[in-house]
Amino acid sequence: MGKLGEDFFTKPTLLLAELLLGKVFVHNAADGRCYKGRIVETEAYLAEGDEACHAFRGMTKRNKVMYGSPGTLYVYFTYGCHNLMNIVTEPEGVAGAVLIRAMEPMSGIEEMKKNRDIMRTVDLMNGPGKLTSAMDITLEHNGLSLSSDTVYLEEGENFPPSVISSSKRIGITKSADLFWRRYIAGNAFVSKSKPGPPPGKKKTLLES
DNA sequence: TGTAAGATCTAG
DNA sequence: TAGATCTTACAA
Repeated sequence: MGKLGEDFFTKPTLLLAELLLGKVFVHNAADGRCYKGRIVETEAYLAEGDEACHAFRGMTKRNKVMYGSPGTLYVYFTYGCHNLMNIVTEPEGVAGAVLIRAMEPMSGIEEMKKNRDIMRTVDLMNGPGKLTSAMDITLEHNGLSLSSDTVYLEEGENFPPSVISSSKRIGITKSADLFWRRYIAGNAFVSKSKPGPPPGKKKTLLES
């Protein structure tokens, strides 16, 4: 399967949030384990006009990775117990990222179950904090490039635009009205936090 | 230096 | 529905 090059990430954040669906995220861990998962849910975050974005008030020690090269991993810790994983977008100097909210496990499933200490495959990565735990993604991965051999994306099976749905983002209070969440309608591995509107209610970029 | 909030998850 | 648990940002 083809590894995605840096060119892939030089697209607008919202478009990337859709294009990332179906792509395969690969993590070759330091202990020799290899984790693979297909992305089925994303959320876009942009500094401009988006109060929910970490970079809305400018660059800080934490969010400086968001200002880096597109295709960089931005991992941060929140709620005292969860790592969340983003892929940096927009040209260098402009803050933007796509939060990976859910994935469908493809490889290393037994290791993921041990990492999460659960048995049900469908619950392994159906939430942003869950997938980092399953794939052993930590703050050590913050700032890593997706053109490295440790973490990268592979060309997966592209979903038809008709199954890509959009909704408001989840778990935030600021800029909560933006329809910047993208997910695969009906996919069992999408997070269950809140049901979105029926598919097709809002046009996605790929449809229009 | 202290404090409050937070892009979450799980158990009860 | 609340508690876990810790980093960051901001105010004093």
